[in-house]
Amino acid sequence: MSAPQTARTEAQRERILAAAQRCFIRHGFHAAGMAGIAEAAGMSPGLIYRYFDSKNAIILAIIERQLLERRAGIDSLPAQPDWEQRIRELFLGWQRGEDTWMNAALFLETSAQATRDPAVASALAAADADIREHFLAWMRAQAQAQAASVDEADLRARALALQSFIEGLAIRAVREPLLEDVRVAAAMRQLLPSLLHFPAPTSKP
Amino acid sequence: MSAPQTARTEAQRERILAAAQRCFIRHGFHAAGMAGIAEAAGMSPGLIYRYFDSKNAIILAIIERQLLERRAGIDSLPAQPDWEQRIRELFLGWQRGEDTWMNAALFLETSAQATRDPAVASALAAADADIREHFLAWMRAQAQAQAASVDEADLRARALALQSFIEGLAIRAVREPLLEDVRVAAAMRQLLPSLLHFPAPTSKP
Amino acid sequence: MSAPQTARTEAQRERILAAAQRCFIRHGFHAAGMAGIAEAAGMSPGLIYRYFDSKNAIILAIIERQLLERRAGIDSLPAQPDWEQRIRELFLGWQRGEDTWMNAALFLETSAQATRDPAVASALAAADADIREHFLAWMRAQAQAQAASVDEADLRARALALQSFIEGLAIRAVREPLLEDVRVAAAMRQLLPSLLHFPAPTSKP
Amino acid sequence: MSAPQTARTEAQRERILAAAQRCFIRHGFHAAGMAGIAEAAGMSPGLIYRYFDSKNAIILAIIERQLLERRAGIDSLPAQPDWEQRIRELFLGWQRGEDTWMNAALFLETSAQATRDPAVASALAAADADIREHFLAWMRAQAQAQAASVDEADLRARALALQSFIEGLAIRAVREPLLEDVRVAAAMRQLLPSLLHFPAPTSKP
DNA sequence: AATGAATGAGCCTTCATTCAT
DNA sequence: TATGAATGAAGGCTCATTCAT
Repeated sequence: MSAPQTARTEAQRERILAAAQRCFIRHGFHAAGMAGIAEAAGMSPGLIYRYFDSKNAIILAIIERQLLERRAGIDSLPAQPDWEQRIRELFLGWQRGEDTWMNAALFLETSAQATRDPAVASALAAADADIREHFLAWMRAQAQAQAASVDEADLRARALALQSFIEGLAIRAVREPLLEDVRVAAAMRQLLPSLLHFPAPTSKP
Repeated sequence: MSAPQTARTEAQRERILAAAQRCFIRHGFHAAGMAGIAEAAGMSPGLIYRYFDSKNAIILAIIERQLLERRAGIDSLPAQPDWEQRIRELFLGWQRGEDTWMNAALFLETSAQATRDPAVASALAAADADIREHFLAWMRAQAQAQAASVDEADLRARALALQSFIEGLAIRAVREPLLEDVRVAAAMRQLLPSLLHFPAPTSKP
Repeated sequence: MSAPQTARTEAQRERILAAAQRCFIRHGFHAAGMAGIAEAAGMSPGLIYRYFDSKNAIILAIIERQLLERRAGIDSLPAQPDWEQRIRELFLGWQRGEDTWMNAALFLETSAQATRDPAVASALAAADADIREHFLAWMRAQAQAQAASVDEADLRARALALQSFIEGLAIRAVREPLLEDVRVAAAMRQLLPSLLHFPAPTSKP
Repeated sequence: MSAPQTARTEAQRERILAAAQRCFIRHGFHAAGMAGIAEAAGMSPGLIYRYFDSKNAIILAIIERQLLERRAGIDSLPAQPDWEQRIRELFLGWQRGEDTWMNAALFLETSAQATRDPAVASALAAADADIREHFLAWMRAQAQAQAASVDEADLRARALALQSFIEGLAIRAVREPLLEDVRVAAAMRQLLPSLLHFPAPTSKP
């Protein structure tokens, strides 16, 4: 980065990131050009380079940004939501390309990018580890709400399973835009009970 | 396609597809150049165009190829495999970038491409629908092996859930190359029992 | 066109067109490469595309440009020129490849291009129709200067005949670079009198 | 040339030239590819190179071929044709792209090529000189048929004038495909009388 | 004599990045 | 700080020509 950290600077960076994210979602990393991003951000292409070293740096920054949003999204999860309804809405948003706390296309785009760019790879690994910790905290709260015994290893397994399932749905949303959400709901009903219900504390000595 | 369907022609196409697949996995669709693919295939760039109309046509062909491989992979699933071991190996292969019946990077790459190229999108949608039918057939066989009642809607829900979970693992493999497979195994143990165990036929008249 | 219509923009376009015209005359549309044109214009290849959408667009623009020049050339024809001398000079200019209001090589190049590119074809048809109107106006003035009766159909026939003859000379200039201009002059003396002399108004009632 | 001059050889060359001419007329020198020519000739691309050294050599050969055809066309001119009708038909044929003794598009194409390729240029110059001699002979016959005095210089001037006019019409045919032939006829009536009518021998002492 | 697969140089065009203003 | 004109290195693709069979 080449600009001092004034408030103005931060606002400009934010403008660029928001514009870039929109462009990346619509066209993908490669097809989105700096010119288009600049226009979407309402500034000149040259100016972007005052706030970011390269197009790649923007991608990295967006990944970080996504991390914050996802973390906030998880932290705001209520204790006992109507899970089925919630995930259905999320899935529908993905299919429509909406920019919720996790945009499906952007998620795949960044994931694919990780296989090539080591910087992206490590950024993603760090972000995902962070996310899972927050997710874990939420699950722990769930377990405690059920007055269940909290086995850390068990919690982690459930968290990973649930995360994989939801991310798998992101792929489905992209690859099968016509998949009906009732079928997703049916699939969830197969999985969620066993993942979100914790056994009562046994009287194991 | 512009060449007659001789055996030679088919061999050349295959050589090109294999080379392209390697390049796409390593660098992604965009970053992989025709020159690189040609070199990897041991031929000149111009020759490729005798067998494929464009770089894009190669991508489409690879998607079809993947479909066949995935279908074969599913059809060859044994009736009662050691599921835990099987998925662990699959996951490890993905992390290593191995080219099993589904390469994780290529899977993400094609998925991401679908958000931009309508031709890719419809090819993927068709392929995935096809795959799920085969997957469904396998699950039906599982249920029958357990002498369970076979409710089609229930089967479809289980199939979609299992597919989403496994594809979610593909993302994990790419984004967390250091994720230990024992944790994946633990996650599976949370899910598989409820997905692969079918209730005994109730004595409903 | 992709750039605003500032004076600078227009100057750049002009620079490109002039360079392209030189290259096209020397090498033909196909053999003239964008790299050569860029070099001749003193700029980088990429910059040309800020001012023209494609190589083809440059050709179209040159045709329009030629139209303006030809029109100006005709409009500036004096009422009673020394025709013989004038056409001799024109012909000599063509043989030398000079860029008068009509360069012979470019004229043939554009004409040949019309047989392939429909856009060029219609541009040329429109330009030629426009040109003939101006030419016609000039002939009408000639007739009136001779106090002759003005029959429109007759005027048009003379204009077409004269135009064909002159354009035929352009071909001769290209195909017979050693043809002596005195022979051209002799040929003209066979034609011009009957074309440029209008009969006195008959006392037809 | 690389093949012995057997009858077979000559037949093959002719097949190639005929095919090439058709392709060149339809697409122009550049756009017509060797593959297309080979297909039109019913042979493989490689075989063409047994009979011609290069694509350029084919162009040269076609020019020579055209020379022969044009010469034959002129030599077969009847002594007192219905000139108006004859040229109208010629013009219509050009507009339709028909391959008479002079195809308009091919004529322009070769002419344009002459400005770049010296070999083409000299071939054309030689051909045109040859043609004019034949044309001259025909005019001389015309004059004698009218029992007119035959002034060589005068004949040459008339021949050049007529040639330029007709070739100018070839350009018109290409550039104005919608030009009505009645207007061409009217233009001819302005020119031909003065060119084809020879004064009776004056009793110059 | 004949094939058509193979070559590879070169073309038009794009776009991340720089720089004069 | 901001502009947007300018750069130049690739990239996908074509096609005349060659060569093994």
